[in-house]
Amino acid sequence: MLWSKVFLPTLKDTPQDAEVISHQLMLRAGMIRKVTSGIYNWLPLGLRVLKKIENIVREEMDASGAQEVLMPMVQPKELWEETQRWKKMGPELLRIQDRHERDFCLGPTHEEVITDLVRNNVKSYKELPLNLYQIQTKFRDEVRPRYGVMRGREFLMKDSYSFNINEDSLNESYLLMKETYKKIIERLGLEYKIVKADSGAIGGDASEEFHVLAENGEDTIAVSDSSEFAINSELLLNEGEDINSLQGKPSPDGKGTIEIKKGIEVGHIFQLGKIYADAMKANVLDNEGKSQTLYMGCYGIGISRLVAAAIEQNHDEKGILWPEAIAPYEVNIIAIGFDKDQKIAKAATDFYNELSSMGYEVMLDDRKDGYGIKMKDSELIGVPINVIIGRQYLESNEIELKHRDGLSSIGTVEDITTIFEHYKEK
RNA sequence: CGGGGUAUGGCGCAGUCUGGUAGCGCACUCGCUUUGGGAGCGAGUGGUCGUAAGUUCAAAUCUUACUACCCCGACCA
Repeated sequence: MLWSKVFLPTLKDTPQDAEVISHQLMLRAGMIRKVTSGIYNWLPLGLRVLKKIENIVREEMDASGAQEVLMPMVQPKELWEETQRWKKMGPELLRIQDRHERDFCLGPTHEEVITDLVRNNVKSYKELPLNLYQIQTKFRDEVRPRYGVMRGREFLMKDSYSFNINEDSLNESYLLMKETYKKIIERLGLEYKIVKADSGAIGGDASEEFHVLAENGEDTIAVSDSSEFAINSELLLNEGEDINSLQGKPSPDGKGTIEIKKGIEVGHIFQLGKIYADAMKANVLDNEGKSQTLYMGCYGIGISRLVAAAIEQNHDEKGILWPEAIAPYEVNIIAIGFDKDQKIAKAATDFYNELSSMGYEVMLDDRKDGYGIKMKDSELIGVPINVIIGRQYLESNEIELKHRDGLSSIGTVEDITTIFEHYKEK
């Protein structure tokens, strides 16, 4: 992609209404623009990252045996009355009417719709377990949207729902999702903790949250420095303890000591049990021909929130430091004097074509600006590897390979090409 | 919904107290010179000063109402 052709409006100044670093950087890097409070446009650069995360989630969900569906955003009031949630939900449920004055809502979650789908189409235990997921825009009319896409009103989420014949099967589905979520966040390249959580308003039994660790996280969690143990402060506070008093104490699981960390909740898995299936009469026949209420689990990952969380965890004073798996581009070629020197332009274009044919996602900065602007922009948007082609190429045929984290090396085009070949082999 | 704050060109801001008809930096357009860390000179484009009403000879500025947005809190993936 040529930089001069991409719709990539970067900003030198930090917009005044952005408080947290991920929001500031997403605006400055031209990833998003606000439409209204808590609702954003995704620009090409931001969308690339969003899609990369979405695809990793999709691949791992598919690998787990879950199947993708797509449910409607607009949902009829009748379904929500079956579970009493039309009343319970309050103003966070955005309600609308059609031309016939029938009531609908914009889906903040999809338990009702999916349970309706399954009760109408699944009749036997032989069709279970079943795990259906979708990647879709949700709408929750938050009391106070904030921090950009971290807590938007409209956001992209992967939600899935498992249907099981009994508790053991539900537990298996739950554990499979837990493993799947670990794989997903590890592939994204993010540091995280799994936290025992209050199952809250959705109700049900077991529930765990996946937190990406970041200084600006909204949640305070107590984690062990040498095991998986982690717990949300909300749970401790219920028991009358102050979370900060735990710092440095031995972990309850006997491994290591407790550290207090800030986390961003990016995933949440629940064992719902029978509550929704009971309310909506979702039954199947078991192997004795008796009608059984379904057990359900639900599993959410905030895709758009992950974009912000990744930035909160990976940035420096210059801009974003994308983990390789979700960087919008892998390589940026900075051609100094592209418009004035044909040798530079040719070398840069040839190199661009070479890397592209090797399978790299590459950007070529062909703008008329100087090194400073190009480098600052590249560092801002966080491309992991830069290749600089400039005066040095004219003088000694050498170009520079510069990593976003600072390491750099200089060599001929052939040398650098070889390095890229090695990267691809890994 | 309680508390606090902001609203002037795409972004960042000054001007408001003390009313006189809008300005600075960056960005953008054109020309020339530049090009290894956000270049220089020259010439330009762009704003009903959030909205409405009021006071006044005159309102970005004073008054009133409203709206939007941001932050803290309660709530939540």
